[in-house]
Amino acid sequence: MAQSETVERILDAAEQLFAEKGFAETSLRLITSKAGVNLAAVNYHFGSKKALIQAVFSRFLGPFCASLEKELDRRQAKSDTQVSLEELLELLVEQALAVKPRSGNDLSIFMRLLGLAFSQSQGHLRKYLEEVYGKVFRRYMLLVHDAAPRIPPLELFWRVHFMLGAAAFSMSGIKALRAMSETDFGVNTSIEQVMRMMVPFLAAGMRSETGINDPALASAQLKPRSKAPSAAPKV
Amino acid sequence: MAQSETVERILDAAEQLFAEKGFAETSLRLITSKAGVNLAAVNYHFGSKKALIQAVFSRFLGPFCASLEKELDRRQAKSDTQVSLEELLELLVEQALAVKPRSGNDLSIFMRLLGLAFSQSQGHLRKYLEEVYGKVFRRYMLLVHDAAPRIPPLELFWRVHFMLGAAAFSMSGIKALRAMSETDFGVNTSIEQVMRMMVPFLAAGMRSETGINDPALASAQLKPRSKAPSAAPKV
DNA sequence: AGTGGGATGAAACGTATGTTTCAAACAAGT
DNA sequence: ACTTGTTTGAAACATACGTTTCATCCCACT
Repeated sequence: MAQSETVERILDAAEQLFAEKGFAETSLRLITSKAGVNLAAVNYHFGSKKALIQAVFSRFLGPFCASLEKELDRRQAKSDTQVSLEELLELLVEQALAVKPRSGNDLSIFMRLLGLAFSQSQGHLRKYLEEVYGKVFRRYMLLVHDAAPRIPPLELFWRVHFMLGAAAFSMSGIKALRAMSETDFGVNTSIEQVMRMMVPFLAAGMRSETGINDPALASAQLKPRSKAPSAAPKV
Repeated sequence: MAQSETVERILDAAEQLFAEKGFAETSLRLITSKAGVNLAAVNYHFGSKKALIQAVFSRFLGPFCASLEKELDRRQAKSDTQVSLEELLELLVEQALAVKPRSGNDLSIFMRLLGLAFSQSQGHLRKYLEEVYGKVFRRYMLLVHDAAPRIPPLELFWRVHFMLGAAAFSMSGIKALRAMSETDFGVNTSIEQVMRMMVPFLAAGMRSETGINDPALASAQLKPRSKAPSAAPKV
């Protein structure tokens, strides 16, 4: 049986177009024509547009989570000393930079898709990502919690999303932003430089004094998960 | 001429549905049926769906920017002492909380729309907002620069976008995030509480030590704008 | 060489969308 | 009361979408 490259070409085109225009605004016809394949190929290989969207995410989130988890194993095995916040952040940066095997697939697409996954109201995507990648995310969250034990858990929850937002937003618009900074400052900032600027910014925010003055919020604790592991922070 | 309430009802319904589902995912038929008006009313009163989207933004962003500008005037007139970063951030929060005149219009809708304005790739919206509200934004940016003079201009540029990202991202997904925090922590976080959590986080990030180690980047200065004031941070 | 099953291509289907049309209803001015 | 201009209502229009169909092609296997 001929293992066709059609699947890959569809994924490549879809990934790029989704990142560029969003999910609802990207039609299958646009994807297939950019990929140079027949319109029916999407439904043949993936079943539906929804499934295609999920496949796009799996293709980059799978390796990313796998390599992240491996790295977490490695660090926890080596020494049981706590990992610092900066280390945890750098870890994400390293993993993100490492998982960049395909050509023409720069980091900005990766981040822009992540941002879309949260902001677009595609319910199925949320559930899918939660089911498949929630575990790794929660493990990472625990490490963050250990690295910043003074912060109330609820606030930590929100701060992680502030971090995600800063990253996803900056990276999703990074093309335009880099052009802007180039014309305004005369120097070209690389993606990696931007990410390295982000680390101290986020770490400092993470360490800042609490903004909670409601004692009920300050004392809220993570509830033990009941039976179905359904609703949880996702990536 | 009978000043109809049709326009208002359409705007109310559209605002709510846009915030809930996004722009592309909300059809005119859904809007008009929720508003209890005829389908043709949208094109009659607004001209097109795009124009309706812009009208929805103008209705809340107009008062917001106006009141923000007035407040900036007030503070700059009262004393020429520099405003602190926290004050600048709190200012935004106060204005957002203040502009809430209509009933059934809670802050989450307001913020979610703002988040969508950034994350959705509606090109026309970006341009529209830039043209109409860009001036206020740039004025605000200058104040931020004065409040954090130690930061290299280029890094400040990026940090402002980190801030924007954290805010826009968190707010654009705030509904789902709140639900998540509710099931995980058993308490309901209000939008205002989230915003107040964001202030110290962002302020600390803004004040953190530089992440730039390239001297060329650290010394980059803002070039004077030439002729056309085209590329600039946008609202 | 022949055959069978997975992959492709061209076309159609059914549905939903934004927009337009045009007649009817309405309000206000004289 | 009649006219005028604005607003509504119901229907149609044109288009775009996701999906399905089916004939055709291609390659591996006997």
